[in-house]
Amino acid sequence: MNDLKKLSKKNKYLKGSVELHVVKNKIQYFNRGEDIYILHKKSINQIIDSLNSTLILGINEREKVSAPIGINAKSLNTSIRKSMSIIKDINFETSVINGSFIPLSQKSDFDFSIYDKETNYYNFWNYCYGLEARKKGPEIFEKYFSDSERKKEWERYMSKYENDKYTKDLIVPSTSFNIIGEIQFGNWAMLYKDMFRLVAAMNKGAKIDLYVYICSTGLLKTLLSDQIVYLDKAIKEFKENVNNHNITVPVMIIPIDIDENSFTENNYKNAFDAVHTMINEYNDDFEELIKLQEEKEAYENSIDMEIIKPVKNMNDISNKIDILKKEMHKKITIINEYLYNPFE
DNA sequence: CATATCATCGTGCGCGCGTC
DNA sequence: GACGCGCGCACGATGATATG
Repeated sequence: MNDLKKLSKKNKYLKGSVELHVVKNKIQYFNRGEDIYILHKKSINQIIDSLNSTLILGINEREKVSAPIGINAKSLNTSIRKSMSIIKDINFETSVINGSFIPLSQKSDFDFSIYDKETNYYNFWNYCYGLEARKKGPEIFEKYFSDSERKKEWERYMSKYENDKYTKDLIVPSTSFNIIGEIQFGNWAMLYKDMFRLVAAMNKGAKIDLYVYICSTGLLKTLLSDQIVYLDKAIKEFKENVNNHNITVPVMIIPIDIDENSFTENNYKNAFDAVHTMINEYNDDFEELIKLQEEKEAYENSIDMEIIKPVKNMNDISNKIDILKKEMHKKITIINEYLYNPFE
């Protein structure tokens, strides 16, 4: 009967705007990563440029006295993906299937990828239809190309070749340049998972020219929850796995931080106080509303005349309820303006 | 005592299953 | 076939413990 509910003070994030930037002098390379960067500056700078942006994030309250205000990792993740989506030809959620990159809508091997479609499809074609094609090649093809958009794209690249008639392997040009990457603001154990996936992709024969790993440093690191992957930790773990030759592809770790001036802890503290006060007031209203509705009901049913004594008549109660509801809707609107909404 | 790491808890999301 | 319910998993968040 009520569209209005009591509000919880838990799990509320303030809407916060922060300036994000890549900390260029802390970028870390492994396995000739720097050479790759110099060779493909234009392509890789697209990533860096997209990360230098203004983000709307969820700001949360922490129990920690030393750091009472923090940034919600999930909001950072979502927001960064949004920023990066302006990159030409970027794909999110990409899996490695038989050595080719296939973006899938569900959770997959890598957060994002920028790869050469033609050579990628040549590889896949060879796998399914080429000289040493798998017996079930056509089936495998159907499995991953049921998506009509991707099928159309495939046909565009493959129109020169007919599966049934062309019996050679397609020569895959070696000039292609493929990047796969991870945006990591998860628990540090995710770092191992990421490296494991990378090794798996290497073993599956994926052509990975650069692996880009995006994580936090500086102020951003301290504002995120304690166990979240950060630059120094990522360097340490990658170093170990590069030195022992587990990881042999070029790696570039891109650290990001936020501009100190765009983050004022006290402003958020005050905003939280304000929101809490408003939520309290709203919840008081809610109690009041319940009481009035009970009175109204009692009046309607005329069960207990004692309860309705202080109220003159039915109209009085109804009016009070209407006014209160309007007030409550107003308060909710104001509260929502302060709060972070992940669906916006 | 400050910082790093460990252990554990809490939450939201996707998925399967059943019901209407 | 839309919905809702429960379950398990992955992801964060945080207090506890180790380290130096």
